[in-house]
Amino acid sequence: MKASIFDVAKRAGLSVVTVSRVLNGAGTVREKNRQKIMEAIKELDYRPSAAARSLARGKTGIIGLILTTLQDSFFDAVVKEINEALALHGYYLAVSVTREFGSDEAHYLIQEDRVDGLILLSPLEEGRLVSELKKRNIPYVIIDNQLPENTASSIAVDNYRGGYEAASHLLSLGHRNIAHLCGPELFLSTRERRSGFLDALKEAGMEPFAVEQGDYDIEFGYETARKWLADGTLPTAVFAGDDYIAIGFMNALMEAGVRVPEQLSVVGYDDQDIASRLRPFLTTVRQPSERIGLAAADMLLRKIDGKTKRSAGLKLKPELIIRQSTAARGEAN
Amino acid sequence: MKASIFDVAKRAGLSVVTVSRVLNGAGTVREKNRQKIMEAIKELDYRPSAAARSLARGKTGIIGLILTTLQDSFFDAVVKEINEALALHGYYLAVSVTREFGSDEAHYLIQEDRVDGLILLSPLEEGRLVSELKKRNIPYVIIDNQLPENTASSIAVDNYRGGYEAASHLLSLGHRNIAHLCGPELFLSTRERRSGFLDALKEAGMEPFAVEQGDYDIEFGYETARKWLADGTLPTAVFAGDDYIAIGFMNALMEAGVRVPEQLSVVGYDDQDIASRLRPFLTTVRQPSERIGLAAADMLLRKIDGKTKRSAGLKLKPELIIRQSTAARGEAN
DNA sequence: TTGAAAGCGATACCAG
DNA sequence: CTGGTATCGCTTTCAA
Repeated sequence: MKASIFDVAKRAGLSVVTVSRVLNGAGTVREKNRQKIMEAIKELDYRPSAAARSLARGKTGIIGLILTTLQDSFFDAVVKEINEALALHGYYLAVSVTREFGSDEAHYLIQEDRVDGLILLSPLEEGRLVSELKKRNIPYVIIDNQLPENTASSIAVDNYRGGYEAASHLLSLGHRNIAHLCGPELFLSTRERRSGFLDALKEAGMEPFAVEQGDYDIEFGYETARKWLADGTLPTAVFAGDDYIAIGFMNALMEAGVRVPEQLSVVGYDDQDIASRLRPFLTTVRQPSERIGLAAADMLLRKIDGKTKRSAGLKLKPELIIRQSTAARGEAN
Repeated sequence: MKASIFDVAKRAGLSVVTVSRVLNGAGTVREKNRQKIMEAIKELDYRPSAAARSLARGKTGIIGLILTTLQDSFFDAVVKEINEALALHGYYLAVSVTREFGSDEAHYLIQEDRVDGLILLSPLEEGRLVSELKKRNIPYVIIDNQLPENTASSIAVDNYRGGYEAASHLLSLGHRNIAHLCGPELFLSTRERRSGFLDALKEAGMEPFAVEQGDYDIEFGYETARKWLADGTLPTAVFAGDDYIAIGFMNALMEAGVRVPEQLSVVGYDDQDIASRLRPFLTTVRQPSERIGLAAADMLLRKIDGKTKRSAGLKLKPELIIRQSTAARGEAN
């Protein structure tokens, strides 16, 4: 039988109340008694029951985090950051991998009040879940919201700016034939990055070489490159909607013997781990995972404490990381 | 104020006991009353409290899963499989990302009985955690155990066989100068894969071209290739300890203009997502993620139900996936 | 079939 | 500083 707080109290010759006080670090306990209780706890190998505590306190000490995939280095970094930030405040993180949020069934984390708050990490379709959370009055924060109306409780990265900077970088290197490979229209990030890109070109009085649309994956980049290669007409620079598209694009070029960045410059987006490990190391736009994680944890904690008046969403600046895949336009092209 | 079971009972004009019965699907409730209660539940938007339930029942309905990184497509597949398998039995999965298991502090999931069971996915150092689990009598299953003594409650893939098959494949293609790039000695998988590789060669009466050791990453593969390239002496085939090493190796070859598989064949291990997306598509050894996930869930559930006599560990067969990176030894080499 | 009452293991308020 | 007691919300006997 597992030891309960009563066993500890009995063994220490004190009341459960006092034991509870020690457990919760209340200062109002005579040191001598504290010692006795600590000893009893150790001897019985006692651990308080999370369920009982939650019931009595009305909170669980757990923050839920919902994400859609476990193969993303950006997620990895953000989650680790959040983990630490929350631990500092006595909260633990429970991650749940879910792609779809079933018809009218809510997610189990919110279903039965298993968490004190929720973080949605780049949700695919946040609409239903968010309305459920609002209805149940569960504090939440969205990282990278897709719906504009959810900006108020979200941490986002300025995708417009990211696209703008990527283009500016290429422009400043002297490129005049720049293409953009964007992701699915469905994503807010796709549209914003593209706008930024296009605006930068427009300001420079330039038309894009092309703007192609496809999935955020290697295949799209690869196929597009193959197509252009077959046509025999390449841009001198490409801004890919994300690193995978960029990698696929470069993969095709390498295969065909076209050299990056000598003959063609490539910029990616996200700074996935692999982007800085595969040659040529990719120039890319990084989302500040540390700051995002920290901000998300902070914002959520504030919401939980109810200290927030009208919380405003946060928009962070991305950072252009210049590596090997971009270079000044050569005379050749 | 949130509705409790009492509110539902009152509203339905029945007792909490009956409500509880309906909640738990007991058949012994008059259909008419069932209806009434269901209605009351809907009207009040009532949800049972997980904490209260856990406390009363003595179990949480949650299975914990501990892993070390969120950037691994194999983990992703396994976790999704486990998720589904557990859901079928009414359990939910709470994932925790943890690299180290603090000194004498146990992990929060087991600390306060927050879970009914635990799955350790490719733990880095399982020793301390396992002894803690045993002591607390918490059912657990390890996927890919590192310590031989933990095999009894683990699901593992036959790494020896994987190494053996990779080598056999290369051998059957006529290669005679085969190298192996293995991971850190620390990992059981490293040692097993290498043994399998070496045994296959020995049986064929052959010596390896070389056996190099490094980290499981792109850099190691890349650097090794560069070294050999500089020396001007390459094997005709390479068996890499994992896909990243393979990718790094091929990356260097591509850069140097050495063609895979025409001039050199490469076999990876794990079948990471990217292995089948980057050209040339990698021949690799796949771990059966579906079967692993299913088996892990099954084994754990059995342990929880206490139906297990002396559970024996499970060892699954890996599968060689032949793609584009391997080909018969050309006359040239 | 149904319900009254006794836990489950903590916390919180109020006395002393 | 310490402890009695009610309470959190649900499940589980045990009678009726």
